[in-house]
Amino acid sequence: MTTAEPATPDGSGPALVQIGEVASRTELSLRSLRHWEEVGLLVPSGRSEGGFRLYSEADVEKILVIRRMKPLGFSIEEMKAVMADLEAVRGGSGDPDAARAHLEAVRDEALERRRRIERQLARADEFIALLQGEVAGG
Amino acid sequence: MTTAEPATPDGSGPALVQIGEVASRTELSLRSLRHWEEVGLLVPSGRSEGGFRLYSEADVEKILVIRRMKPLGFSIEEMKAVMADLEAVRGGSGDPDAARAHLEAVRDEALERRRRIERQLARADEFIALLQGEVAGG
DNA sequence: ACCGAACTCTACCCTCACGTGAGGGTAGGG
DNA sequence: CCCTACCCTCACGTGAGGGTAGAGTTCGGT
Repeated sequence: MTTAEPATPDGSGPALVQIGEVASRTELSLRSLRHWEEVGLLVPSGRSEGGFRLYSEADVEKILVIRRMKPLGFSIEEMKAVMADLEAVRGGSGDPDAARAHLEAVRDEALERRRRIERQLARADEFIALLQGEVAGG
Repeated sequence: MTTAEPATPDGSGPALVQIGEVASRTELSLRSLRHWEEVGLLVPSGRSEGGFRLYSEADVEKILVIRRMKPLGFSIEEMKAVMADLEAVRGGSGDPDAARAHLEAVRDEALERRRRIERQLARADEFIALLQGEVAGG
């Protein structure tokens, strides 16, 4: 009902990793991951006895979703909303229809931002070409 | 010796525009242009009697160069250095050879950053696809 | 010459997403 | 126990502007 995965074949519980491994696997900084917890964007699903953050594989999956969203320049608050909507649509809590509607708006906004990035890339290319000309002996 | 352009055919001096027009022509904010002056990235070539910033066409050209450089994420300090190097290479002051060498390094860095942006675009596309799937009824 | 609208000025504090450093605790192998 | 590699929580700093207040400037129109 809750998950399709084989819940811990052995008795060891779900695999949990600490922040350093998450950081290196996702190429994000420790600071970012801690910050995301601070602001409630992604709270690791556990802590060790001594207080170490422990991330589940599902946490890491969410982190990767966030990492995909980031380059589009959404604020952390917006990303929080999106993560909540995804949760709702996938049958979690909240109103799935409202969530779906919001996600459509986000998709449109994302497409818009994507276009902006492409325009910037085009400008960057102009800059590189300019430099190349200058360096070659313009 | 200083300029190849016909220096002010009439007696009106070079065309100077104030900040608002520059902002709308370049799609930059007033705040950015003022900030760039504050930090010495682009100081308008004049002021009116009453203290209004007056930009020459050459200023506007430089602004457009900066605007091309911006999406690559260079810091203002780096951009200042680049503008100075361009000036030097184009026969202004400073050491043109050192400038040329530095510009080559900047070009390489720019290409690197360009690649990074493309990777981010690819991730953004993954995100958009994910949203699309979710919204369509995943 | 004077007015009013539109524009601009400085000065100041605010924001966001972390970076950075200090000082100290934890995990676990030898 | 000790060492090393990780990890923790503050607390402040940073970059590149955004926003606002309050005052001054320009300039077309009358």
